Amino acid sequence: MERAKSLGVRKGAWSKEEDALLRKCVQQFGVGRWHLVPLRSGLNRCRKSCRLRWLNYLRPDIRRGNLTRDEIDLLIRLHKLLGNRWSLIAGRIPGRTANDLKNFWNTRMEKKSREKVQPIQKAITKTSILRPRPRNFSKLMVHDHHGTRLATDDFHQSTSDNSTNDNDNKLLPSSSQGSDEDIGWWSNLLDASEDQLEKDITFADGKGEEEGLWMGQKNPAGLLNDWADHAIPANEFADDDFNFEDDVWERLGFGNYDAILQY
DNA sequence: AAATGACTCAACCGCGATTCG
DNA sequence: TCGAATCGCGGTTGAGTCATT
Repeated sequence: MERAKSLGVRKGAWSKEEDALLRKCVQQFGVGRWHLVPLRSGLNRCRKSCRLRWLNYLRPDIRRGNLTRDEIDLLIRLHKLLGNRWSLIAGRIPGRTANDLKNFWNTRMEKKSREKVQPIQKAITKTSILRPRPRNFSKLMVHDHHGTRLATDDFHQSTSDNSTNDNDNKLLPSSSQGSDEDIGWWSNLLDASEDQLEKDITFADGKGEEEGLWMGQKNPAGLLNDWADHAIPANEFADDDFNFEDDVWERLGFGNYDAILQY
């Protein structure tokens, strides 16, 4: 349907005049309601093309140029955690677009990965590819007014009984859709760093958990965003000596940095 | 200098999710 | 509740550029 509608609209590279029209339109009407943008701006472009051009190129907060080492470090870690969820990853790397990060990964990083894996001829089977996927929490997951998780206690009890303290278990989501096991996997992933975070994070207002950093939110994407916000304090970014390998990744308990790079 | 291959990145496409009437 | 419209995402493509022969 959208394809039919796009017949007759201009495609391909954007001209400076088109950029100017789009920029002016966004300045006047704001971001969003993309279906109205072609009409408002006078552009002979589909709304998808307009949106993409704005998000990936015209947005004023976009940073151009090569990724810094810190950005690459962060990208590797976020990709390990989130998989190919580029929009989520981009949300954690200021100024970089999902498209840029995706392009970077698909060219530089995939190439490096191939070069490292090739000599070993690592066999990758379908079942060995693990990709975390944020999903909605079940309605069974109930939080009280303090944000304390209630309905998943049974799960935690059973898993702690069988626990072998094996970190790998924390990194293995179930393949089934929407199961309690999956919910438990996300809970475990987040819980893994909770204790350390409570030590590391100083809330501006000193309220700690009551702010709902971990327990008060039901949306996994929101939890992950909060996690990334607080797990990597901005003041550490500003420190020239700050080093992910030594200072953050290991103490968050998400595995060995070198192993991740070698993967 | 020309041909060819490799690489980069902007843009397109299809589809699932969400919103709206 | 349902279907249409819209949004937003990830995978993919292809034009332009650079490096090599």
